[in-house]
Amino acid sequence: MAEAPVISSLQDIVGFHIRLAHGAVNRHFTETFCDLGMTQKQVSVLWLVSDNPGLSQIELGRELQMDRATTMTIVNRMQQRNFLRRERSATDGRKQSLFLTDEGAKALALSKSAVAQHEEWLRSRLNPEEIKKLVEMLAKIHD
Amino acid sequence: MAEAPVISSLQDIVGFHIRLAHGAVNRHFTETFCDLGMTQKQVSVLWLVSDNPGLSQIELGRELQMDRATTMTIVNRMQQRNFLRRERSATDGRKQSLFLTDEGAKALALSKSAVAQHEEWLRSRLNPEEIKKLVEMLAKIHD
DNA sequence: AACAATTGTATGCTCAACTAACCAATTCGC
DNA sequence: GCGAATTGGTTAGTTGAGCATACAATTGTT
Repeated sequence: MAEAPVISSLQDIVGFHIRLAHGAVNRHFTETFCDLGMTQKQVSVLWLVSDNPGLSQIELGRELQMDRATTMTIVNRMQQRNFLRRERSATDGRKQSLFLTDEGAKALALSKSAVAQHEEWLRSRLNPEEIKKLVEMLAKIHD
Repeated sequence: MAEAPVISSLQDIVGFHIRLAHGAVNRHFTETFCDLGMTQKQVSVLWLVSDNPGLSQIELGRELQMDRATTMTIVNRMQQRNFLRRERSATDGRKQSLFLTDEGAKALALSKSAVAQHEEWLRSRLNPEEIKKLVEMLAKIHD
């Protein structure tokens, strides 16, 4: 027996589609790269610290839109796995300066190639102009 | 002293922007409508059941892209709060048929006006054509 | 009738996000 | 310069969501 198609005005809600897309992206990432043992968020943290050595936790959190407590738990985990190193900032004694360890740099390199594959999957669903436009619109939403 | 701007090639990753946008939308939703005591996901469940009375959990999960276990926990919560009612399906004894209670219908009505306000905030950041295009692209990603 | 697949359920784990409270270092206002 | 306010980091506890696994009941297949 054919299923009755599920129809709902929920389809008109933009936020609904953002949530579904986020879920799909997350799922694809973890399914395909579960052996890495890294979440997208964790990769983002390493990535950002790599591009900005000495970054403080508060700046990291601002960039990734996490509060201090959330930032702590993620940085803690990355430190426990010996991917990140904390140092007291020389210029502001309240801040921590974050740096990648050698091991962290290796993990990031692996992660980046995983992300590249993942991005390819995502981008294959759209054409280049669409991608440009999509990023532009998403930026308007999260800025 | 001016902060060094945080620059990173992470900005070129589409998935990164999707995650940030999702976070922003989530944050705005919960900030503005915390008194409702409902998450977006929970609203989606009530909404979908309202538009499709007798929906089974598996169908609900498929539509919202959740597995059975996740669907369970959310339906359980909605049942505990007396928003949803479970019935054994007449046509298939394995399935549950889900229905809104009167209280659930009221909660949904309130939630819908909250979502409307939330959507207005989201949509105000884009123009109508952009919104159409955005939804179209997000659908390509999550389908 | 025997077997496989589907649906719901229960349990336990992980991750991420948030709050609240607290402390130390810094900056502000006077 | 000094006390007060702010900022950054830390800790602890709570919540929501997602996943894996195992199991029971029902249905479908052969």
